[in-house]
Amino acid sequence: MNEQTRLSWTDVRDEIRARILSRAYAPGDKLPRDEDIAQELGCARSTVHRAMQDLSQIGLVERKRKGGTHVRADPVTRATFDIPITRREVEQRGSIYSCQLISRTVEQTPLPIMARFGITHPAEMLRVKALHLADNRPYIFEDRWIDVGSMPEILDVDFSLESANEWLVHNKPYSRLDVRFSAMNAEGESARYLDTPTGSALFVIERTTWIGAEPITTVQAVAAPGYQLVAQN
Amino acid sequence: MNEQTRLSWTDVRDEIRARILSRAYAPGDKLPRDEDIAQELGCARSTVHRAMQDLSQIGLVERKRKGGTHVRADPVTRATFDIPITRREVEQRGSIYSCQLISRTVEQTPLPIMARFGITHPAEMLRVKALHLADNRPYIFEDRWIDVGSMPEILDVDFSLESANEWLVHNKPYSRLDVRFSAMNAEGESARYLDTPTGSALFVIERTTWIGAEPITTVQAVAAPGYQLVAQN
DNA sequence: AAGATTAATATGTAGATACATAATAAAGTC
DNA sequence: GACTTTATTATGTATCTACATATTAATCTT
Repeated sequence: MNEQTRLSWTDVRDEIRARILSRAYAPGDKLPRDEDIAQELGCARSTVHRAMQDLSQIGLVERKRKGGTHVRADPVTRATFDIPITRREVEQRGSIYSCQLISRTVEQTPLPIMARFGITHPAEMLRVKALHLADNRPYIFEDRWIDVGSMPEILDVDFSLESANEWLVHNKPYSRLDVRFSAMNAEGESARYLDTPTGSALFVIERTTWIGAEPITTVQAVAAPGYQLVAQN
Repeated sequence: MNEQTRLSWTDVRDEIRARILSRAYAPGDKLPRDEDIAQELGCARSTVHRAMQDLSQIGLVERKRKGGTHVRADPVTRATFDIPITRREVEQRGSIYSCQLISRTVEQTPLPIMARFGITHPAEMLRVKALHLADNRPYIFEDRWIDVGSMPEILDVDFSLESANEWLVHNKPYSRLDVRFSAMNAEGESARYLDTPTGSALFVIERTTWIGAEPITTVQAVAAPGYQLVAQN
C-alpha cells in the first residue's frame, strides 16, 4: 500500500468531514478558503472544490460566493430511501412475487386526488387497485389513479400481465415527484386485502408524479403489518 | 437572456435526463461515450463527466469503467428526507415548541437494543424518555438509549433545559447512521403520552448512530397521529 | 451621513492535458 | 480448447488556467 499517492476529492471530503465530526470545525464555524485547505492538504483547489460540493449536497456545510464555507449550524439527519418496483423489492427479499388485479375503473377524480395532483378541475382518470403478494401472502395494497388524457394507450394495457406499477415505471417517466410516508389504521379494503384485523397499524407510501405540470399518476401504497423502510447508507 | 452561453454541467445533466425521461435513451440502453456526448453537445468531456457523476448518484444511470454508461434497467424512486431536530421541525410549522422529560434511568441494554447497535454484550446505558410538544399538544414521544461509556459527560446534562435530542446533535457527532421508518399501534406509554386511544396508527422513526463501531445513541421516535414525512425535491 | 459606485474576494464553472484504473477484447501459449 | 498474457478502451482523477458571478468591503458622491 503506497501512502504517497495523491489525494482524491473523496479523500479530501472524508478528511473535512472527519474534522467536522470531531468538532475541529464546529457547527456554525467558517472553514478556511478552498485554496488554503488545498495548500494545507497538498492538492489543487479544484479537488477541494469537488469535495466541498459533495459536503454541501450532503447537507454538512453551506457555501456562499465570497461568503465562504460554513459548517451547518443545525445539522439535519439526511437519509436517502430507494423505493424500487414492488416486484424487485419482493424478489430481493428472496420471496416469490405475484400480483392480483382487484379493480379497474374510469372515475372522476374526487377532491383529495385533485389536491394531490394540484389540479383545480376534476378529470376522468383510470383507477386501478391491485394487491402485490410475496410468497402468496399480501404484501402491498395499492390504490392508483392514472391520467388517461396524456396516455390513452394505458386503456389497452392488460394489468393482469404486468402491474400498473411496472408498466408505468417502464413506459412513463416523470419529471416531478412527491413522496410522503405516514401511518394509518387498517380498515375496509386495506384490512380485507392485506388480511389483517381492522385497526392494525399500516405503513403508507404516497407517491405522485408529473411531467412538467401534467399529472401522470398517484398511488397510495399500503404495506402489510411489519413493513419497514430502511435508509441507504 | 443570452442563449449563446456555454453549457454548464447541470445543463448537460438536465439534457441527458430529459433524453432518458423521453425514452430517447431507454432503460437498459447503453449511452454514448462521454467524449461523443461532449462532442455532440459542444462541450468538454469533463463537463459531461460531472453531469454523469450526478446522474449516477441520483440513480438514473450506472457507470462502469470500460463498460460504459447504461440507463438503469429498473429505475428506483430515490427520495431524500431531512429529519431535523424536533424543536426546529415544530418551529418551522409555526408552532411553539416545548419538551417534557419523562424519565431518566441507567439500565442494562436488553436484546432488541443490543441488536440495533450490533453489539453482543449488554452495556449500561442511559435511557431517556421525553415528550416533544407543539403548541402544548403531544407531537413526538421518544425513547432513547445513550451509551455512557464513550461520553460520561452526558450524566451531568440537565435534560429539562435541553432535550437529549438537541444535546446530542450539538455535542456528539456520528460517523454511521441507520434510519428506518415503520408503523405501530399506540399502546401503553405511547398512547398515554401522545394522548391518543390505544390502537391508533402511529408513525415510527428509528435512528441509531455510531462513531466508527462504537454505539452513540438509538432512538425510537413515535409521532402523534396524522404525522406525515415529506421528501425533499 | 445616506446612497451610489467601484474594487476586492471567495466560490462556481469550463476547458485542456495527462495519467490512473478497471473491465473487456484480442492475441499468444501450452 | 483452456489458460495466460497483453493490448485496448471508457470512465475516474488531478491539476492548471482562465474567466464568471455573487457578495461583501471600500470608496466616492451629494
